[in-house]
Amino acid sequence: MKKDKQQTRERILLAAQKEFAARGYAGARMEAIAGSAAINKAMLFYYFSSKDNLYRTVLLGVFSEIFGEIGSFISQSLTPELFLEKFPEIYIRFIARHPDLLRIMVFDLIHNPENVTAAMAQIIHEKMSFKPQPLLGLVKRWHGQGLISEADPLHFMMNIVALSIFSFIGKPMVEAISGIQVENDEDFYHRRIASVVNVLQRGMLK
Amino acid sequence: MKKDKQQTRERILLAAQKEFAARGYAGARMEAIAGSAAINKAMLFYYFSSKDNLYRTVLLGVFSEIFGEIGSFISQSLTPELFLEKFPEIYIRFIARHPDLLRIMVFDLIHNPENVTAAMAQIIHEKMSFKPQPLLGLVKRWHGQGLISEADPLHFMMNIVALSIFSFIGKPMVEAISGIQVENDEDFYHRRIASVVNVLQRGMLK
DNA sequence: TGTTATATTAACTACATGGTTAAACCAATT
DNA sequence: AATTGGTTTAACCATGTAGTTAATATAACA
Repeated sequence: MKKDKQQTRERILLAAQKEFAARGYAGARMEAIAGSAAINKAMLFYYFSSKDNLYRTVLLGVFSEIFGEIGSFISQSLTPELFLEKFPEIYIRFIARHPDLLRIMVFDLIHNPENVTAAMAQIIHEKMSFKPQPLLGLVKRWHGQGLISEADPLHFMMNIVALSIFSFIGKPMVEAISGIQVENDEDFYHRRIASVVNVLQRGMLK
Repeated sequence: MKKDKQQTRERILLAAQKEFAARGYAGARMEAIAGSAAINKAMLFYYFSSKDNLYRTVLLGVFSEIFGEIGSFISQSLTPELFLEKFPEIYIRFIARHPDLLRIMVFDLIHNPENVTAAMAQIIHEKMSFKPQPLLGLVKRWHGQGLISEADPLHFMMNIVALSIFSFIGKPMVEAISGIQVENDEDFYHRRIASVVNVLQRGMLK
C-alpha cells in the first residue's frame, strides 16, 4: 500500500516531466499528465496540491539527476586532460538518454532564471551530490600550476558546458541550415563528442 | 494612412515579440500584446488572423534579423583567424542588444524544431541575406588548405555558435552555481568574448 | 456633401483549463 | 461487523482566453 503510493507518485512525476518538457510550463496540461500517468486528474492535486508545486518538484528532480551524475564523476581525482576528455562525453551521453531534462532546464534558464537559481541553491544546500566550490577551486589550482590557459574557472566551465549542451539545442538548427538530416543519432553524438573534446583540449590545455 | 497602418503593424509585432519572448508561445496572451501595443485586441486578429499566424510572422522576423546581420558579415573576404575572432563578437553583441530574439529562437529550437526548420527554409529561400552553402564551402576549403583542424564544416560552425549563444543561456546558471552575480554586463560580455575567441582560435586553427 | 472602403471598438461567445467537492471505495484495526 | 483512515473517482465550478460580431468612427473620394 505504501509502496503503491510511492509508485503512483513516481508515475505522476515521470508523466509530468514528459509533459513539461514537451510543452513548457504554460503549455503543459494537468489532464494530459493525469491521462499519461493513468490516474484521475484530482489525484494530481491530491499528491501535489497545484500545478506550480508539481512543476517545482519535477524541476528539483531534474537538477538532482543532472548534478548527481556530474558530482560522482568530479569526485574522482582528475587531471585537466582527463577532465576535458571525459566531461563532455558523460554530459552528452547523459542528455542523449534524458533529453527531457535538458528541455526543462533550458526552458527555465530562458524564461524563469530565478526558478533555476532557487532550485539549484536548494540542491546544493540539501543534497551532498554536487558542490561547485571545490570544483572551481580545482580549476583555479590547475591554472596556478600552468596546466590550463583559461584563468577564470567560470569561463572554463562555461566553455565546456556550452559545447556539450549545444549538441542538442543546435541539432535541429544545423539540420535546417545545412539541409542535411542527421541519419544516425549514435553516429552524430560520437562525432560531436570527438569535435568538442578536440576543441577543448587544444583550446584550453597548455 | 497607409503609413499609420504600417506603423501599427510594426507596433504589434514588437509587442508580440516581447510577449512571446517573455512567456513562450503557450504562455503569451493576446490581450497582453494588445495592451502593450496600445490597441484593441480585435485589431490583432484584424491584422494577423490568429495567434499562430502572428507568432509565425514574429518568428520569421527574428530569423530575418539574425541571419541578416550574419550574412552581411560573412560576405566579406575572410581568413579563418579573422572569422574566429569577429564572428563571436558580432554574434554575442547582437544578442546582447536583442535578447528577445534568442529567447524565441531557443524556445522553438527545443519545443518545435519543425517551426525553426520551416522558418529557416523560407528565409533562405526568399531573402538573399544569408546563404549557408557558400559558407560551408568556404570552411571546407579552409580545411583543404590545412588552415583549420576541424574537417566537418557543420561541427566547425556548431562549435562557434555554441560558445557564443551559451553566453546568454548559461549566465543565470553560472551565477547560480558559483553564487557570484555578474556585476557589470558589459564587463561580462567583454571577458566572455575574449575567452570564446581564445578557445576557438587555439582549438581550431592550425 | 454623400458614399464607400477601411480602421477601430465594446461586448460577446465558446471552450479549455486549473482546481474543488462530495461521495464512494478499500484496507487495516477494533 | 463496525469503525476509521487513507485513496480514488465523476461531476462540477470559476475563470481565463482565443477568436467573433455587429456597430461605429474615420479618411478618401466622387
